[in-house]
Amino acid sequence: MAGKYKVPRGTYDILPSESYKWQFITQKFREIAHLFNYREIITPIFESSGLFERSVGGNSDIVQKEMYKFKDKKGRQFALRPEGTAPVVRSYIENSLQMQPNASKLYYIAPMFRYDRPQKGRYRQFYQYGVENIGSENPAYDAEVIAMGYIFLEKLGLQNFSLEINSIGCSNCSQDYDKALIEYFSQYEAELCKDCRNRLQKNPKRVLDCKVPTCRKIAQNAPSMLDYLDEDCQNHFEKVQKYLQEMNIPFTVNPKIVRGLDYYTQTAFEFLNNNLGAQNAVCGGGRYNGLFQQLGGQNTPAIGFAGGMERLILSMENEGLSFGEEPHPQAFVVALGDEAKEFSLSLVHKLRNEKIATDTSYEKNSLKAQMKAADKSNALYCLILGDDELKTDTVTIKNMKTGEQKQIPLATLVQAIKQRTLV
RNA sequence: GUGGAUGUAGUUCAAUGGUAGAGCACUGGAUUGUGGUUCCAGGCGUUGUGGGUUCAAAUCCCAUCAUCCACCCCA
Repeated sequence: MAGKYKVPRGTYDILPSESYKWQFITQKFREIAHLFNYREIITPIFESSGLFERSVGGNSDIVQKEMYKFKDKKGRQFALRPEGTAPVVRSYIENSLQMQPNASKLYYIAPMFRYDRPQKGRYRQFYQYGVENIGSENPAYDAEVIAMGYIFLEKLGLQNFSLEINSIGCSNCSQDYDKALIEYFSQYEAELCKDCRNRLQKNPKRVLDCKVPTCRKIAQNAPSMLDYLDEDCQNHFEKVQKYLQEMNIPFTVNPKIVRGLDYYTQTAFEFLNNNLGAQNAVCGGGRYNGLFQQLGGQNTPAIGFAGGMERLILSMENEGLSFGEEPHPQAFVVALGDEAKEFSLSLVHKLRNEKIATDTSYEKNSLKAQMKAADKSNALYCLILGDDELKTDTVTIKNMKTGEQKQIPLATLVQAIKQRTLV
């Protein structure tokens, strides 16, 4: 039965058969976040467009082509948030969180919106989990944030992922480096692809990760960012690496990592999974020391990361990992005859009050149909109520896995289920 | 935004211009109170949508929408 309406392009429904996976992952993420003493922040789904134009960067693809913008009835210009960091920073500044205790470590799990062409692992509404560590430029926090991402993926059981890190320097080193890149690539301008010739002036670092073979070849001998770091940035980057080594977190330095959002400085990193096709970044982040000032706040260094739920789930499915058990009732009540049916209503209610997850079918009458329903519900126990049981104030309890069953006094039912469930 | 592939039942797929079908799933049943196995029965699907060609279109053509893949971008 095809209905009249369909989900908007690039969006999708998370159906009951999938939603428990979401719950499993978000619960794990919260656990890890709390383990590191991060606390949740929840910001609105839309913000003033200017927030993103100023933070993500007016020239970035995200702002230029991918933002869902709209005006409200008073003509105010808003955008559905395309990413999570800028809103957190906005909120931090607006609420003077630097004055509040325990507000420097924040996490979120929230939908983001980008008007991209949909593809595997790429959607127009997608979910990100992320953290922000605000207020310090100590490289220990860089290492801590990276460690958090690493432990999260590891705890989920992922095997096939790698960590790549880089330092893109502060604005000083970055300018020098851009100059050097332009100088280098200009020699080969004629051989570069059309896109890269364009990138060369606007954002020369982008040429480094072009996939066209000839550009790739030229990029191989391009000057490395690492040679252009000033002393501070170099020290910082070395410490990050040292701390990661001390925590036994494996990584490779990839000087070609470029971040698409303008606000990044110094440390940049990505967790990659090779089974995802073109959309292989499971999680990415970096330091953004300049962002607070750009948004009108005090000079406040910070570092964070964000990861995509959809890609994480794809990776886990690829590796055949468990998402925990699907929720199911503990007990399913089967009632035979009108009298028992009526009685089952209060029995079910009583069990639920006792925190025993219980279901029944008021619709089905035959024992067989009800047993089938009990089976499908994946309930641990089936509770059978018939004439015999009603007469003697008992109930037959059946273990659906082993097939064992026993007739017990109604008065002892709750206790019996609780004891058995614990085993 | 660019290029390519694909759209048939809930789902996976058949049907190459001549009556739309199968496996799985789903629902019911196989005499007196027992599920998972087995057997039987149950589908009026605008063949994504809209046009066109033809005596005749799921099938050929055009458009449109959607999905997938790649570019791009990034989570």
